[in-house]
Amino acid sequence: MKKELPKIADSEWRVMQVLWERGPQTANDVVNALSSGVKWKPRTIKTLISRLVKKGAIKVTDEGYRYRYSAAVKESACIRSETKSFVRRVYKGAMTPALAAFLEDADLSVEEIDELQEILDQKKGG
Amino acid sequence: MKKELPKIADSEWRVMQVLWERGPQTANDVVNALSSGVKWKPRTIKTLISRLVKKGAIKVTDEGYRYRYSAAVKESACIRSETKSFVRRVYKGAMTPALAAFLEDADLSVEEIDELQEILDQKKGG
DNA sequence: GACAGATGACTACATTTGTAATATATCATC
DNA sequence: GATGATATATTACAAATGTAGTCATCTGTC
Repeated sequence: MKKELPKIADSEWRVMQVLWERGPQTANDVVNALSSGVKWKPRTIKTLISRLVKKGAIKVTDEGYRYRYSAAVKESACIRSETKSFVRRVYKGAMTPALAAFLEDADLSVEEIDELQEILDQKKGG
Repeated sequence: MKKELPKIADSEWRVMQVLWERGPQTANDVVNALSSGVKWKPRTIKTLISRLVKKGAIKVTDEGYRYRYSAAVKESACIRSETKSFVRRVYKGAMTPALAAFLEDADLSVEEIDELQEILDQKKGG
């Protein structure tokens, strides 16, 4: 019984990330959280919030004279879904070539490489 | 002096992939190449081609009574650009966490893991 | 309890995308 | 050179997206 994930557009991701990182927030909190990163008018951010509410990605709690917003979908699920759609589009769904290309193209430090190899080792072990 | 890559939409990727894989094609060739994979009307595919031409992603050669279309942008560049935008959106630009999540989430065979480790080894070596 | 300021609701509007249909130009054939 | 088949060009149209503005309402303050 898995829920259908609403499709989250580019700009909307920014808003969701605020909620995932900081938990329930008022509209104004979100605006403040984003103010340093984007050049949107507060109105624009309110609009994005409304759309996400309508899509079911955000749920609202009535606090009397205003709302508090919180994520209604899990970050990990959204990431997985976006990733799958990205791999489908760009690599025709072929995960391993996608990974290989990612790895080859990435600019990684030795530490980062070790970390990734660790992950691979564990996958092999398990 | 790097060229600006046009933004290639989801459906348009399918068309570009045909041209990247098969080289210059007539509109009809593209339609045929896609016929097994998608349920679009030929008209729809022609529209996608036109849009890609207008965007500068495809160039046309006049063959007298029809055109032959070929990719005007390199596949590798488009993949890189899409990847970067994906990582920016979903992982806020943090490549290593993106890779780690990819790897952890992927369902890989031992052979595939070996292949990826090979790549990592070489990166470390180089 | 009238008013300024905060908040949310509704409305706006151009662009892009998905998905095509109609109209026009051209070629190949009789 | 008229006709049917092809190919391209032009047009359509709704939904999603980016980016806001205006209107109505609630709230706390004097």
